[in-house]
Amino acid sequence: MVNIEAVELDGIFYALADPTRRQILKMLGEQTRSITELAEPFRMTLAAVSKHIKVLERAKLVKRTKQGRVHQCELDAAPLAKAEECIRFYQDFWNERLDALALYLEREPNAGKKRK
Amino acid sequence: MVNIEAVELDGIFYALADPTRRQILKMLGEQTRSITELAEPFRMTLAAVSKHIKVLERAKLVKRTKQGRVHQCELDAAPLAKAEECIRFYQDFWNERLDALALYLEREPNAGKKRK
DNA sequence: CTAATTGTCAACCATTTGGTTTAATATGTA
DNA sequence: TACATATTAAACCAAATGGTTGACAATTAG
Repeated sequence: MVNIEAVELDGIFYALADPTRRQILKMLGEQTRSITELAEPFRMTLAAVSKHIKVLERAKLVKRTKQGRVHQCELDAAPLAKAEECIRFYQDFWNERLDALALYLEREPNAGKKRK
Repeated sequence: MVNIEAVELDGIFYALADPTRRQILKMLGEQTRSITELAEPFRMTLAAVSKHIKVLERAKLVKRTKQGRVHQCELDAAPLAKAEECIRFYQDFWNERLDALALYLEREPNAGKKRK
């Protein structure tokens, strides 16, 4: 029994865990670009960038459309909503715990102090 | 010239890209737990879970305090703010682009149609 | 003191990753 | 046709990843 949602998150977070891929996303935020254009700022081969883009495609963060021999890449930020939701989940739980702790300390003024 | 901020993001997203580690974070959202307690739900050795926890510590998402022989782990969701901010960045740019496109299509009603 | 418990460490292993190089495919241009 | 351009594919490589096992250290319990 594998969690589909989880597998998606794996791919999205994995895609985001690399600075090259994050920069590619940034570039695509401005405008659609070809593979060669995307590769231009990096000190690595086109083939390497091509692989990075495939990772982003697997995570569904990038959509590709072929126009003749050039592949135009487009950002699709929609899947990021899942990642954000996931992160929020941890933050929310964490904040609740902190609130509960603060309340506890307020009611038991000596709770945090060391015993003699 | 390495970007410090970027290195942090690498670690955070990398930590989040594994379902075991995400589940550990979830467990720690509820309450502080020991390594053994954290390992209990998983079908892997304690040593493996121990490694996962170290990854979370490197990303500063988990803080450890030793009480006798048991290591209590605590969630620190604060660094997640950076990850969220990063994600929001892509989303914002993306939304702007979509808005611009919508505006363009509104002004040029024939823009999207094929030429004869 | 002797067990048992909690956890890490080091060595090992198969697989994946991020990169390279070289060749191949597909499309456009002279 | 021949050549250049845009991109992928395949083979390869070193390093990192996710897991195991067995030995070790530290703490607690009997």
